[in-house]
Amino acid sequence: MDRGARSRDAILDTAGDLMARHGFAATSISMISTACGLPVSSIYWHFRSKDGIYVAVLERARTALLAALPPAEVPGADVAQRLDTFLAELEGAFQRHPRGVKLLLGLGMVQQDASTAAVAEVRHYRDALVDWARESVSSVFALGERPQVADEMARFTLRMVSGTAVARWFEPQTVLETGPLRVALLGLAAHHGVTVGGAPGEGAPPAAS
Amino acid sequence: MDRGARSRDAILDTAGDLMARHGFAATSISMISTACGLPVSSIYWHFRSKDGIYVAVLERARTALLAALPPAEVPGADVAQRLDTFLAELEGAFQRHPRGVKLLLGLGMVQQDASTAAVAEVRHYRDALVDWARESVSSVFALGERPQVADEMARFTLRMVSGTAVARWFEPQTVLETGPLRVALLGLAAHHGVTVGGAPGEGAPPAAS
DNA sequence: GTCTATAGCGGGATAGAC
DNA sequence: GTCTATCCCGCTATAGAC
Repeated sequence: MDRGARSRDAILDTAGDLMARHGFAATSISMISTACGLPVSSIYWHFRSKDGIYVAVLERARTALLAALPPAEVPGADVAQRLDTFLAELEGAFQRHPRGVKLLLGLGMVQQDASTAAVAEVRHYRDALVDWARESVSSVFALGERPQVADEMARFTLRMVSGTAVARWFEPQTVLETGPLRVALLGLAAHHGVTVGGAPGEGAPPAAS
Repeated sequence: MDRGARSRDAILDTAGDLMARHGFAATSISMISTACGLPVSSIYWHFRSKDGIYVAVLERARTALLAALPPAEVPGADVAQRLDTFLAELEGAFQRHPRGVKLLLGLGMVQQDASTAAVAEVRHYRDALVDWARESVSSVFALGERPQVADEMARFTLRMVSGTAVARWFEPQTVLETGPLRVALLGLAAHHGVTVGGAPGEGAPPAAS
């Protein structure tokens, strides 16, 4: 890797870190310059504007987070097994990529000010997560025939994750509580009359209402 | 009300609106001045600094939101009735006070930059919400004897609400989905062996695991 | 690709008349 | 309490040597 590419990476690393901590507007080019040791003009040479950095940071966070997420085709013989696998990997990704989600949330908030390209990238990021969640949930609960149920449960899961990400910026040691989430998802599946096979401890699915 | 107080209110209204939309850092004094029609120096006369505005805006949002929330002592003969009441009022408050939560979230994010007073006010705001949630959930499910269960369910509820608030800034028409939340909370209660009385459609509570 | 230097503007904040 | 005018600084962005 040549020096240019290494510099580019260094800038993106620092910028991503600072923006996740302070937000986009509160992060200045000179902060980034000081923190990564490269002059302001180099930053402008690599990315044409502050918005350019924003877009590149988002794109990189998205790629990294999606690569770290478990595959949407969750392996496992029955629902209980697949659900446990899914939740464990979700928790792991949440733990190992604190910046990924916070960048999306923090930067997603300032959509009103951002450029068209940046807004597009934020939506791209968010849509990728939504798709992934829907496919994963659908795979875990075998919901190929019930897309609306899959949608509802995916939304539910993602909102829980976002909410926990929010809680984490008040209390950094916050973890994703997979226990209650597991109970809730099984409850939702049962409520919709989805067959849960031998899932222990949740009783038989009652009639859907 | 004299003119001074009215001006103060007008400034706070505009500042709160702008800050909820753009975030703290991206909201400038001159933006506020232009939007509310009062000169910059009046703003500085009422609030000594930009941070002063921040604190006042947060304090006001907290007061307004807490006043709008249903009382923590939820009325109702049985769990199902109290839960329905609780969820309906929660949804209503969520719908009617979009700024309250977003201010807390958006401003809470920039804690690192903010003054001591502002950070204190953010935590105060957040703690008030946590307390309210815990007491409400405890009242709905009669959890006086099981504080840990109440804590878990309150955290769960709040995270769902925060997550939905996040979703709303991507898609403004987003509403709090009380249906799935209801199922999830009943499932959690059952999982902890909490007596749910005549709650319809959820089956008998299985043995706690 | 990286450096120094600087333009040009808008930010937060203040002075002092009224 | 509200106004006009202004200070000073840091911001985004560029120019041009190397």
